[in-house]
Amino acid sequence: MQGKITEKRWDPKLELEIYKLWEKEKIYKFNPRSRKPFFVIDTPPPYPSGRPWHIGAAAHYSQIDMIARTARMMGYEVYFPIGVDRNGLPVEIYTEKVKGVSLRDVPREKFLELCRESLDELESEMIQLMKRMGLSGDFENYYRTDSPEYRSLTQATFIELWNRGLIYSATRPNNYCPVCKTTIADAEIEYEERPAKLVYIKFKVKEDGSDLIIATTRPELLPACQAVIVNPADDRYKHLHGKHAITPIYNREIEIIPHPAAKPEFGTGAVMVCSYGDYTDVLLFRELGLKEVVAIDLDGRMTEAAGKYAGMKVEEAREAIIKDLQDMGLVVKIENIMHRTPLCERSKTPIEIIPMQEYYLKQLEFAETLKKLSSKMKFYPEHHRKLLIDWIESLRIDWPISRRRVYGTEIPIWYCAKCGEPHVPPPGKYYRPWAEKPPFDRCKKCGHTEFIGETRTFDTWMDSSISPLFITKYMRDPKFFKKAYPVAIRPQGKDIVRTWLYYTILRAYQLTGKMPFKAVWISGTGLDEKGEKMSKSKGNVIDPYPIIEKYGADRFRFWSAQEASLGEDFRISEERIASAGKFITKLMNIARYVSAFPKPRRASLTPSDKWILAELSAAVRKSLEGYKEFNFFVPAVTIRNFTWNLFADHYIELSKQRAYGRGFSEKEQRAAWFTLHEALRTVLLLLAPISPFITDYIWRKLYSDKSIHLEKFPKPKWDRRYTRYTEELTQFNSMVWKIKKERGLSLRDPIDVEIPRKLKPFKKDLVAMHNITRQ
RNA sequence: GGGCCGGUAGUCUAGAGGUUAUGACGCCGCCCUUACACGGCGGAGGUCGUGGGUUCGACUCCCACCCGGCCCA
Repeated sequence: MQGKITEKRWDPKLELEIYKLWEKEKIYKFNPRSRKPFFVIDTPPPYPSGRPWHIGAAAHYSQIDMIARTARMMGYEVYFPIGVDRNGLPVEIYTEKVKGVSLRDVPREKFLELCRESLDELESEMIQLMKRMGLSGDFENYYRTDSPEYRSLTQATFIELWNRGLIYSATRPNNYCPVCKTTIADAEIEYEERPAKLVYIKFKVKEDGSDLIIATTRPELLPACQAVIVNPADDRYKHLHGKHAITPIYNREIEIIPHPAAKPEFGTGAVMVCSYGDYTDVLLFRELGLKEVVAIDLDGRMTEAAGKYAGMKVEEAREAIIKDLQDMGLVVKIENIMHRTPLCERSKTPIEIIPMQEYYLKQLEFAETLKKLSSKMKFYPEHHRKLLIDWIESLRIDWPISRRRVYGTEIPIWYCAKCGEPHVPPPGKYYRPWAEKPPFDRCKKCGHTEFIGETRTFDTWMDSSISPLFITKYMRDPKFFKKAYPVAIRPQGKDIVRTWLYYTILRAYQLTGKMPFKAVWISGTGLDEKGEKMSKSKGNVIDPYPIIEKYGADRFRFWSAQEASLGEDFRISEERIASAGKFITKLMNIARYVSAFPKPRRASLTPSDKWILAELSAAVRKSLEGYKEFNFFVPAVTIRNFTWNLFADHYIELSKQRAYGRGFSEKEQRAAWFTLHEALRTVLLLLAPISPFITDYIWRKLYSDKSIHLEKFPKPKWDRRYTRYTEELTQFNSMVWKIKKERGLSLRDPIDVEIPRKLKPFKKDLVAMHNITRQ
């Protein structure tokens, strides 16, 4: 422990050795029998979506690790599970691409196996990176959302909700992606401005035979057109209210209805309402009680309802119908416009709204309760609470939970082959109805003995939304569950508030009657240098691996903490990571200097010592305030400012002659030594959650044979009144440096200046520091 | 169209009714002063988005608008 620091730089390779040490010593091991209070982190299980793993995610997980380390240093028994989300569509697409197969051409079992292989490869890269970043999580028992244990819990929770009547099957207009061949939730839709043709079509008014021009981007939906709406205040159409229009080609009679949804300035101000062009159509059909016509099928082709266009793809039908209308002289004009098009988040295909049979989980009736109960959860930062509240308030339909995909948790239902009655098995096992025999002998309704297994899977949020239940061993270990649930904190990005956060509180409430967490921690989004969101399609994704190799996890983590306040978006650029990382070098050299001196147990302090310790205590207090809110920006900036701008620049220089014993008593020298070590020690402890490697390295060299990560946070134990000298002291130093500069003197040269009266207590150090001749 | 966040030096950021607006990167100059040149010291650089208002006083509060981003319809 009388070690000396010899390195001038922090070598990222040291991090590998330190990590091995951590693994060997098992310093982060969770002890379920601990007497300390639990602190359970509902770590987001990342989806292994292929390299490069988003550098923003790397920063995000670094910060989640800081939460775990903060809680440990606050004295909690921290359970920091690591999980991997493996269900869902992306791996199917990835597998089809990488393995060169098509979901529809290989047997389901085979395809699932290929998906599993892909996931295993991607997952191991991701786990490796998480370890490289210094995450102190439980890697020995990491969980997978596609494991039989996890999936059986998803199914068990579904079965419970089913038995309680919270699940229903209904035909509803659904967001449907014809390419992915699945319904998708509102949350999975993204919008993009795309070019579209706005076609002005002549309808006839039945009552007076006049023309009514309607502008639409979806002329192929003419067969499903059930009304025309005009704005009630639009004078052009007031005489048509309640009259009828005749649709071209199909010659159907539909009502002209005044409705505020029609915007007078769009097109001609008269809008056709079809099942279903967009979300407004859905609302209007519901509101006006219109009869739905299914014009598009699940392959994205026109149905029989479209007459001669049946069988055509949507785009073909659109072109064909435009041409026919033109031939009939019914097209007035065509404008090229940009149209905000709803797209499938995965395939970027325009979605269709198609009525389909799906399972729903009731959520609307819980909205008010959820809003109320969520007020009991703490939000870091508080203002992001609004993201959740806004989402809850905007809910309009129940949650469609069935998906026509294969790599997901199977919906555990068998249908009677004769009467179609659905049968749900008892909870507790992992069921695969498409592949397995049902656990029933005969239909409870008609007594038939043959069953057909459900082939669909759940929306993956059905799995992800029970993560806090899974990690606390819900339904599996009641004793542990009681102690661990609700969990202490849910850390996550703000981009998935409306999905992961919302669905989790919904499910947790339905199953346990409680909010699943005491606190929610919401971080901002990592953007590229230009402030744009990173995405693979834009090609602006930065691979974190080479960055971390080059600069080390500690520099990367320190950068991440000091780049932006909690909840704010942050831009990611290598240049800024490099420059922020310089602090790590600075710290190394400060430790190198301080390590040259012995560590006295106690000392009788001089005013200079008392001054820097006062500033140290102020920094401790400020940092702890930040840590209490899990806002690592605060300690990072505070520690940096103290350590570099006060301790190194001013105190070390002020005390240097004394520390070397030149012109000072042994007592004064020892006071300098004591103070140097006290400050360094404290800074290391304060920085440990943010940069865990270098702090542990220096700590073990200088202060202990045990890890710094077994320590608690320091307390602000020094009298803070001496901070009143800071301003004057630093300004005086600056002034002397400036004068010497102006006179072309070296900093060592003697100078004749007067020390301000207020700084008299520091006189001896100041004289030695600046070589001041006036006495 | 709605909501949220932001607009402070070339870039990024802190701050918040009251004298000369914080720090970092970059830039310029001097300095290899035995912890550190991934450093030290000094310096240049700003109509604090625009326009109104409140006030003795606004970068800070209010209103409107503009721009950017994210989310939603």
